[in-house]
Amino acid sequence: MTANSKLTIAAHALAWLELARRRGREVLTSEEVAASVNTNAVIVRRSLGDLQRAGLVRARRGNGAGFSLGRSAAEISLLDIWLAVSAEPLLALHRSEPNLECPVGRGIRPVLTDLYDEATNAFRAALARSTVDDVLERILR
Amino acid sequence: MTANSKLTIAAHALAWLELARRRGREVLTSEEVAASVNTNAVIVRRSLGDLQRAGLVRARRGNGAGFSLGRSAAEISLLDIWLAVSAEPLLALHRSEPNLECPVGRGIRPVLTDLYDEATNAFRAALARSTVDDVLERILR
DNA sequence: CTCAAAAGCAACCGTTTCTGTTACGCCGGA
DNA sequence: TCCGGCGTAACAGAAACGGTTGCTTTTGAG
Repeated sequence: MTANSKLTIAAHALAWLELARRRGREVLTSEEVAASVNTNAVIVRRSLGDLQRAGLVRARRGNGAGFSLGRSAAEISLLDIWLAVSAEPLLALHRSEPNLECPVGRGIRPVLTDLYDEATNAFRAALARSTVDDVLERILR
Repeated sequence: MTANSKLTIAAHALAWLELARRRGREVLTSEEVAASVNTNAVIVRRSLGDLQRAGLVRARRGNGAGFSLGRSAAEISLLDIWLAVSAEPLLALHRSEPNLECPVGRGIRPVLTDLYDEATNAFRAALARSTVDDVLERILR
């Protein structure tokens, strides 16, 4: 599996937006964000586009355009970001249906679905405990 | 990210091995396991090969060979399986180093590493709560 | 009204990972 | 010695991701 750095890119962008805001720059362009993350501006626009659809950032177009936070950095958790940028489940069931003539093949899927949900919920709960504000505070400390 | 079904395949194989054992068949070939999982025997051998390296199953070669559980099904947790088949981290940092001239770029990596570790540990702890025996019991109930 | 800056978006590419498949070497009990 | 079955290499197809280019759309500024 290709490990997923989408959360990293998005969290970095939001932390940078918040730091810029504290310094009096309410809006940053995708180029400016990309310079900090060290990636392409299109990658940033794609990522922030996901966040915009979730209401976490605002995008202004036209001349003098750019991105700004959609709500307070203390009200954006890592879980919010994760849900906005990564719809993929952490664990997948069988790619092709198991053999239904075998008791295990017949009954395993709902069981694993339940257990995978529990693990995923634990993962999400941990992400929900930190916000963009927390991340930035730990960076600056 | 391509969702990972390795845990599913391995857990299915182990549950099937345990059910067969209860029915008096201590050893199953990769073909027999593959028939239940509905995949190729090589996939099963690769998966059970990982589990063997972790001590979760035993593989016998030669005539009349096959796989059997390495220890009691109640002593094999989903976490054990996960660790054996999937060394990949759930979340990755930046692919290329962020801009170190930016305060965020300079400080974000250890912060995210910590937070990702917490989320991953929560995920693992949830997987540790269920065993192959639990899975099989829930299937048969 | 025009211009230009910047987001939005589509089409690629290269890389990686996963599943699947074939083929073959090697082991070991009968 | 035979031969069933594991171990493993090689390869193919699909999917996802990061990256890149180029074009369209929006919109404030002059």
